[in-house]
Amino acid sequence: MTGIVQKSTPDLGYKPNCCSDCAIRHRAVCSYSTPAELAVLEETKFYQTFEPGQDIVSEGDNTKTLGSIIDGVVALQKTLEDGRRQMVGLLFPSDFIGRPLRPIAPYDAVAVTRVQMCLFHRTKFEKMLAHNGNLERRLLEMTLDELDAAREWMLLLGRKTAAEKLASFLMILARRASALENVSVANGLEVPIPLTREAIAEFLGLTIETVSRQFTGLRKKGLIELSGNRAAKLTDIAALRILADTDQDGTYQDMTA
Amino acid sequence: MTGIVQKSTPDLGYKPNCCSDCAIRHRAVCSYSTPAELAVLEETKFYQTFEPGQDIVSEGDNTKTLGSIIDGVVALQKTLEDGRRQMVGLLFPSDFIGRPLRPIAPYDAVAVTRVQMCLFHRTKFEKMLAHNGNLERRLLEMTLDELDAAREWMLLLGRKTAAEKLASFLMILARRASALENVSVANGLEVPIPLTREAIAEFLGLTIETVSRQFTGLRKKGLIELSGNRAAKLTDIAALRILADTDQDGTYQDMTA
DNA sequence: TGGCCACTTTGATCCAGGTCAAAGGCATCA
DNA sequence: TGATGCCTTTGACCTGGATCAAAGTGGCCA
Repeated sequence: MTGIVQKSTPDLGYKPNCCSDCAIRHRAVCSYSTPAELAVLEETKFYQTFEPGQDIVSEGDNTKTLGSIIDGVVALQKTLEDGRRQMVGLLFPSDFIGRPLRPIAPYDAVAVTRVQMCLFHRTKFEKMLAHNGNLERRLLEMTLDELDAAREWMLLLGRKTAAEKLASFLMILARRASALENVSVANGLEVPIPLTREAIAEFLGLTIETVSRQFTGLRKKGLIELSGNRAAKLTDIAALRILADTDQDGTYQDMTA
Repeated sequence: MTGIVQKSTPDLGYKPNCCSDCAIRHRAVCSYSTPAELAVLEETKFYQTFEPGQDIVSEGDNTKTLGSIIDGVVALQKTLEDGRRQMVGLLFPSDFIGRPLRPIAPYDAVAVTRVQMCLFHRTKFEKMLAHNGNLERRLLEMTLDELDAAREWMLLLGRKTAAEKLASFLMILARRASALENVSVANGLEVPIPLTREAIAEFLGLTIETVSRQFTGLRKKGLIELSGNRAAKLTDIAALRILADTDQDGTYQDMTA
């Protein structure tokens, strides 16, 4: 539908029923909720799976649901009249999709991989927000993180060169991958790339050809090794970090929050 | 200090003492607060004035205060090692500056005009947030608005041409100006431009020369008339709107929230 | 009133990244 | 195992906006 999706993805085989078993329990919007509050959420939540390429919401939609990503990757993107498109958010498990308090979606949300969502009906969720300080507090925290990430991204879009953009992108993935495996970002780190070249281009505000050229550029300079085009091994993290010029000292979130 | 400020600005001559008299009372973070809650805020708030060019916070600062803009314009900006700079937020009266729950500032906040702030000590404010659902709710709402604005801005930075960027910028100012005066955006609207060419360039991810050329371009095409370089009269709103391609139908906020 | 200084405009040239075109790679399926 | 189709890479060329340089413009102060 949008061309940014991967061809195929393995089945998740994951169907939590109970919030306390949930893989994203400790990071999602519900992570501050007490057992009593969880019980209320549990009653109203429902699961839905989206195939790669499927729209989760479309720009202009009057959205009736919102919720958390349990598994998979979701891209938020905005489109100009003539088709130029820019990705404005890249969301991973535990991230929240939807805009409480305003039903009209200002962007498309598209499943990049197969995606499983934990959803709520908008009206019910808004009611819960109003009565549940822990839910609201966590949502505020997550929104502030996303705003910081968006601003980091704006610096990239406005001022970085193509090579710097790609290096920044790889560092973001690296930080994410190392966090998941609980290892530090070090030379030799193998980083899975969950996006096609087209999606990367839409992420970075470039064309697909430029992205491709920059990949080979980094490879020829010895900063990375490519394993197929769904993964990269980072062989010179120090150089990548300098290129990316992420003043990323760990004090704040990476661009994908 | 940063070169984006105006040379001089008139004195405000505005010093509210009591929250109920405050010019931003109905839109700021405190706008949902009850009289009893206001009384608590009133006790802890204090005012501070910043001169044009003065840093309100600097990237990396361990900020001890946060608060609302009562009067003036503030730019948030991020800087790369080699000095390239991108504006990532443009804030007006009633907007909130500061990141609750994380003291390290991820960007500079610079007074563009003379600015009057209503400030709180961070620790006190965070305590109030935790006990005051109305304060928290309004802050969440404002943060969601800013996030939407940031994403609109990302589309501009990533995909629009220089002419489109400037047209978008003018439409933003136009919407703001017309809202203030409570008139509709119509041909002939006189729009004050509170930023220097350099600040506009940092806003749009361009250079100052390109901004200047685009201004004369729009003028020669008859879309605007320039009155000095602190104001523009929009003579062909329809054309500007098409150029800007803001799918701005009033359903959601403009880029500066 | 004139000189200074900061901001802005304009001109000439350059180059990073876009565009257009063609040729790999690689998975799927008959 | 060969055909199909999608994704990716590479090449040749072009152009929008950056860069470098110089000439306006206007406010402020002596």
